[in-house]
Amino acid sequence: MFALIDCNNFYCSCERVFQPALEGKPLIVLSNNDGCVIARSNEAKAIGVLMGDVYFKHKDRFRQQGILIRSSNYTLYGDMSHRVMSILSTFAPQAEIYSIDECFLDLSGFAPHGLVDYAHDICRTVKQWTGIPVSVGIGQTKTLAKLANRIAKRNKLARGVYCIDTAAQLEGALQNTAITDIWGIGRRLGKRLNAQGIQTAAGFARLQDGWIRKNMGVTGLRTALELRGTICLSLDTQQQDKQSICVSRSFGKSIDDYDALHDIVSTFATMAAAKLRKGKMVAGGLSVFIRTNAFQQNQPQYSNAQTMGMIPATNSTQEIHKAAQQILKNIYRAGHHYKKAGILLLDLCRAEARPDMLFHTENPRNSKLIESCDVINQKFGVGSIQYGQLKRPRGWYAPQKYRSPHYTTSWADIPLASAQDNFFQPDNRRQHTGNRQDDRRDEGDADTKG
DNA sequence: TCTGGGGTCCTAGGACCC
DNA sequence: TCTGGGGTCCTAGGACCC
Repeated sequence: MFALIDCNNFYCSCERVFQPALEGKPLIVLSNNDGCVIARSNEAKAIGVLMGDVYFKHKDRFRQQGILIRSSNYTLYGDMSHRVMSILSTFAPQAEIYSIDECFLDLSGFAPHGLVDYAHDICRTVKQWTGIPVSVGIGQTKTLAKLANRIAKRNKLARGVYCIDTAAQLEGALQNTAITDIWGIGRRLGKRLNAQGIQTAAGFARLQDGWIRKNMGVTGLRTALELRGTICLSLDTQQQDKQSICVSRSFGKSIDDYDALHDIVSTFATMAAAKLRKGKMVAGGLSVFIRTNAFQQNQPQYSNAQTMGMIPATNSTQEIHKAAQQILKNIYRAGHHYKKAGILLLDLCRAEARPDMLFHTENPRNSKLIESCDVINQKFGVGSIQYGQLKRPRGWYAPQKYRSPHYTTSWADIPLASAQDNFFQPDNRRQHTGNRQDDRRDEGDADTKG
């Protein structure tokens, strides 16, 4: 059996841990630039806030409905995720961290009749030790565990835990799950299946293998088999090395001139290179893209990208920076209002596995220099030391107006507890300072894949 | 005025190899 | 005159996930 543990409304729950006053109230968390809704508390879901709702369009309604707002604080969420995952991994010999808020456990070998109690124990422990509420779904395959987790969340009687155990439970679960609520079947395939008259997971699981293979590929067939109880997806316990690294942002306002874009792409290159070195990797290629605002259809649209190989593979900020600027020069066209840019590092491999070059010797002073910069930035904050040619771009990044403090990762933000308090009080000495150094820390970590 | 960011896997088709 | 079989690599696009 597999268990899937999923943190309930994770980003909202992280905010609530340190501000208990948010408990029981409708709360939403917004994406970068305070653009869209990316997390909702149950109360917010109940009054009709949808995932992806555009904030500026619904602002007034949200205010009227008394919905509380937070900007996303990935530094906090990443750290809380780490805490939750390390607790979960003590509950089974094998665990797979699937995303920032989800974890699969391998429960094979556990006594079947004790699984539900065990799952309740998991919920209690995580809640007590971190403050984060979680739900547990249990099934014979990962896909069924996912499905069980949905039931655990929705069904009040389940109290956060559901185990698909008997044939009758399986049939019931499949009957009551809409086709697009199956893990691995998205909007497109769902629509196509609906057109075939298939509405539920039960209907999908009964389809002929040949038809599924032909119309949905091997991934579709795997999903069907998993729903029938055949394991096709095993637990992925090793964190796989990344294949690519991406840093991209939409701008708070559009940008026309080359110099501003130059500085932004430089910043992205620096951030991407730092991520690369953090993972002890090198990149064999990189790609830069720029695009105008696709929502402004009355404006001329332009979008372009270009890829460049890097030989030998590198993780040097200088070299990545230089290549990125070359590409930007190639793809930039004057006269457009740019709204988004990004850099992708490709063909990654572990630094120690980098192929040697016959006619290339690394200058050891370079790597020492980069290493020293990384140490300084780690100690004093990102951007404390940087290349002289790298101007800090200003004004392109819309402020996150409602961001909570970095409660768990910044000394200045650690909550104070006093004898009079019943619970943690957030330290209000430093809310949003507008301090560039502090704000900057946020720009680095937008990883949602943990 | 304002509309997120970061990933993975699979497939088909072209180009090429022996 | 006609003409086999087996393979790799690359890329773009589509689909999915959180």
